[in-house]
Amino acid sequence: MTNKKALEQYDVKKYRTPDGYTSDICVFTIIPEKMEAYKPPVMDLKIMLIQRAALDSEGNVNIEANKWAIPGGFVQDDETAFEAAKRELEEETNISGIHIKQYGVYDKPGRDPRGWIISNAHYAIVPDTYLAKRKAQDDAAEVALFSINEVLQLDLAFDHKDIISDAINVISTDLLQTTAAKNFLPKHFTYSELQAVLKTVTDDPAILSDQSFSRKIKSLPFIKEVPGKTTTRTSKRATKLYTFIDMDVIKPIYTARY
Amino acid sequence: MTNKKALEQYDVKKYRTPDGYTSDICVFTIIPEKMEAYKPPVMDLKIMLIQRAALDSEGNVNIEANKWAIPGGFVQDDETAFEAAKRELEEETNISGIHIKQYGVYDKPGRDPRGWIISNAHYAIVPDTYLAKRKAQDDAAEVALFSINEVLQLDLAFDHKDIISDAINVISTDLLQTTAAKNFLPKHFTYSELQAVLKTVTDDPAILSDQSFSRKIKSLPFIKEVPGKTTTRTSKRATKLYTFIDMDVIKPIYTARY
DNA sequence: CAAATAGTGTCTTTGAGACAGTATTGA
DNA sequence: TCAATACTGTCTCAAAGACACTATTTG
Repeated sequence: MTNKKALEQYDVKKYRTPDGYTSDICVFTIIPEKMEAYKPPVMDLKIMLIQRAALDSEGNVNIEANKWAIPGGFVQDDETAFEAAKRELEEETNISGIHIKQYGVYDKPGRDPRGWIISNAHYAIVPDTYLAKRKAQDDAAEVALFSINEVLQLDLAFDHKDIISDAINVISTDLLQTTAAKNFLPKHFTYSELQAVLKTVTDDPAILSDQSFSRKIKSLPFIKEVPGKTTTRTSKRATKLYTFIDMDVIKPIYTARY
Repeated sequence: MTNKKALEQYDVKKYRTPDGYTSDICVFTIIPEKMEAYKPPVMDLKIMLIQRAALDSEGNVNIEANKWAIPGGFVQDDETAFEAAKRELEEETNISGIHIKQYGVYDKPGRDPRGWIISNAHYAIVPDTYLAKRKAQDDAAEVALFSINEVLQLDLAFDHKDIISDAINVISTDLLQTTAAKNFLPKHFTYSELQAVLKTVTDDPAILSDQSFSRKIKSLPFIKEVPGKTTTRTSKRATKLYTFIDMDVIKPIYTARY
């Protein structure tokens, strides 16, 4: 194989190389704003941030100390950034099968004062129950949930304002144009639960209207009714349950109604 | 500022760092399959690849020699990967304002035998006229256009098969769910020209049908008629011209008709 | 005038949206 | 019974899709 000879001659230090490669994760959760019995939920889309410590693990003054930041860390040379994100998130939450999506790279020179550090950004969707548990365990000051309306007002570390802003745009589009909403919902859900998730990112009247949406959900090719099963968690009256069918949905803007 | 003290204490070599950071670009163009006078175009979506040289610039045996590859190169430490992609592409084609979009990162350990090299992948949309010019200039063997149906059968360098495969999926979705098609078209275009672009990535009958599509285009909120202007480049009869209105279009899958 | 492209006229069917009404059940 | 949620009935209007037809121009 000719590659062998080429490798012997290749000088890996010919170019300046990055000083680091990190995997950062915008962790989103939807928490019920008011959770009363027999009430449809009112949801709020939240992002989890950590407050950077004043001192690092070796006792030195930490970079960007005390500011709010996206969780993340350096990628090891035996893993991908996606695997790093998954590993970190599963270690922290103790759950597997979390929905994670890579959505951007942040590599502007000077974005990190420590050097040429490239951040590979992901977003994750985590059920609210796990995050509530985590917040209880840790020091409450270190981890917090912020609503997507208020988070950009915070004093954020590095270029995390840009990273979070992009994450909010991407997840908003994904919730409306893909079946990503299923990751915020139990396997079987009512029309009003799905509606509550979508309401966090849209004002579309066809989604806001109860009657329209409860009719529409029956005709969507990627959602089917769960026959015979009902719940009373959102209403005194038993409510039908639905579930997502696993399929790719691409609806061209050129054939949709406006 | 506390960051100053933190920086003095920070050891940039604490982690193993990547051996390189490259910016790669899948260059797409749509060339008319048959271009006759007074005929609506039949388009074909193509990707431009380069054939890696047998020897590198210093006369050494090149890595992955003779295989087909995506154009790209190492990112310098004073630019972003996006800027690197833009710079390279504009240098090669001598045009500015090319549509470029970052869509993925490739960082699997071992993907490049030279070391830990992270590839930041973009796709670009280039008018066919410029690529035809470039192909004429250079040695014809080094640059070639491949249809998206045949390109994955080639012997491709590194993990470029994955990178190209993802690019094709992303551009297909973007053409249908965003107004990206405008980058393949002149500023003023006929309904059949837009239709020909979309036909390269979809079989939707509402787009394939001439009558349906010529009616539909009038009601799309992001396209408007150019009043008074017509062309005869696709037909003997003068044809109306349309243009894209610059706006974001998000059509939820939950409100579209199926 | 024949052929090819670009439309328009009109019909049927479907669905969206609005409004009103019914169903169910715990407090 | 009342209030709240989850629907269903029915009407109107707009649009999708199909089919036939017209319009325009070059060879």
